[in-house]
Amino acid sequence: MDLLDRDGLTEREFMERYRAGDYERPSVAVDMVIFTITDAAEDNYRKLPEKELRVLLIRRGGHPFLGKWALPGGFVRPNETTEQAAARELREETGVDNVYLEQLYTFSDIGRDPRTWVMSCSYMSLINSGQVQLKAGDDASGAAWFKVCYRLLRESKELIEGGSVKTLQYELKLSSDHGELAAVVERTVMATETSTATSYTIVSNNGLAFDHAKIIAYAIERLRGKVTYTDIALHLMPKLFTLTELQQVYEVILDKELLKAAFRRKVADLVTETDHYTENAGHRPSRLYRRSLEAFR
Amino acid sequence: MDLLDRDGLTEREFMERYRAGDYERPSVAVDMVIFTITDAAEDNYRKLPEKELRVLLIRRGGHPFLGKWALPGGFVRPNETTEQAAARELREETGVDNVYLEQLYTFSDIGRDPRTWVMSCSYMSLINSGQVQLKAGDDASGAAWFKVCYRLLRESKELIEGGSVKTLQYELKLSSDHGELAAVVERTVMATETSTATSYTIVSNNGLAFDHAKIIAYAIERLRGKVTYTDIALHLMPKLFTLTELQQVYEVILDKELLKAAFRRKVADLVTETDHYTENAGHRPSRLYRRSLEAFR
DNA sequence: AGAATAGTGTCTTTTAGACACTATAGT
DNA sequence: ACTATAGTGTCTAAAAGACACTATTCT
Repeated sequence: MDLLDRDGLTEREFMERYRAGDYERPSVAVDMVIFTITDAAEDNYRKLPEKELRVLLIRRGGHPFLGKWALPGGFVRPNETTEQAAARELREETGVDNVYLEQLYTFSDIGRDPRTWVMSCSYMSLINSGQVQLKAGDDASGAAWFKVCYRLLRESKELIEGGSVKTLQYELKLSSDHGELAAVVERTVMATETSTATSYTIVSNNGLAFDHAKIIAYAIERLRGKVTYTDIALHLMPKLFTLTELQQVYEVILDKELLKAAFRRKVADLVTETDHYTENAGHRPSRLYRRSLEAFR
Repeated sequence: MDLLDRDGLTEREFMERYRAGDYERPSVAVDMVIFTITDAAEDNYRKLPEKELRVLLIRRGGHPFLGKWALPGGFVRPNETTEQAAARELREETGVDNVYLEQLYTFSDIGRDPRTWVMSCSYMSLINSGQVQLKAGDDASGAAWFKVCYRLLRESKELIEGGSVKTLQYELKLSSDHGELAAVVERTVMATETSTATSYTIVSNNGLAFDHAKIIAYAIERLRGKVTYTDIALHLMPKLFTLTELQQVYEVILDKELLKAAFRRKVADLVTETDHYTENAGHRPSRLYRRSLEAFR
């Protein structure tokens, strides 16, 4: 039984006559916040190297933002979902496949791309440094892994008529062999009787293209938020790792020291012990673990 | 100092010559999952009415999905952000403004709209039933508030080579004077050595348009997730409410009974007591509270 | 009086935080 | 022997869960 619309058309007839409206459409890009963990250089053979959280950036070779650093990404193509576009960009940029990938947020501020109307559907990906051949110094492609520091700069709260405004300013510092980039991103939470609205603004920006400081800040906050109640951090680890290494990764993400005993209790369900141990460290060997596939959440 | 690109152009020159490529672009729509709370009918004058979680749906008056129920929404217009489009749709649909609004997820499956390439940037909005004149029976506009039931149907876990697959099937039941809609939505979590990927599929669908069953399911899960660690539920409450009412709202969202004493300890920081009390109930009066603007988290 | 809800006290269990102690390969 | 990390035991503090008891208004 075919339903007829107000013009007396069946669905098939309607579809045959349908012409996509010629109103303006936005371009939709995916922008990828790709995180990995690297070891800092360590001279003392006994000491463990510190872990660093790094994000992949690409130096822009053309206008706009020529010479600035941008997140890898590209336009979503017809007959492709945003997830597929994200996976494709990831493969093109880093050669990796089958890794952790999560949609973050769709940014659509007017003028965020000076060329034309572009929305950015952003994704976060977590890869372990063993998977990708670190093309850190790969100057040809203009890609580099930047060390991430993200820290609260200023916090303030103001009571306005009928509500309150909380302002949090975070400093984002990104550093690599190619120099240092810095930005200040502000998160504003406005609460009134009936609503609560959170918005992000870029207060200052030195070296990052587009609104990518905002996207990176958003990704770090998502990562920090999820680290404590999911096994998300385990996607940053190689196949085998020690609990101390895992703890270091939690600490560098959260920018906070954790207590060993409590940490081990907490991650016990997320990992599976193996019979392998580290060797040739200047101290007692450490048992190696792998990510548990049984338990997650 | 003007940087020159590989064609020797300054940024200004580049922009003047820039022509938006004529590759195909998607339409971007916002779809709104608007929740509110209503009271069920109660005959016993002493008993408190049960709370119900409701979502606003619109009956489609044209193809495709003629006669099916869809989320309110519309296309994002040029010179408008998705947030602004969401707020505009909300105002047009319900007349309310300045309410809780949160971006959920951008759905981009191929063929999700049979007409043309349309991505849906979905938003969740929470309004208290006092704010909007419940147009429940408003047949002219074809809008109705559907009572929401969302319940785990089946859970299974399978070990595959190199990983595991967890499948969760949820039943979504929506009911109103206009009848009952039902869908089964499946959440699949596939975990391998290096990745974890979550995907949603509509297993069966009776009465809902497009992929809106998936969007509603996603919204309910977001709401359930946030209810326990934020003050999000308070946006569903009127200005003044009792703690029992608030507990009922938590319970209907979580589909789970809570213990009174523990609940009151937990929400203590989220509410501020007033000097008002309920009157003319068939039992002891209850103190009225309002949402605290000081504390949120 | 009795029904139904309001509100609080307290005991138990679980979880998180703090810290100290023992263990061990490698130079 | 000594260094730096590995790994565990245990005490304390805080949070969550469980349940019982008293309080109060309206019909």
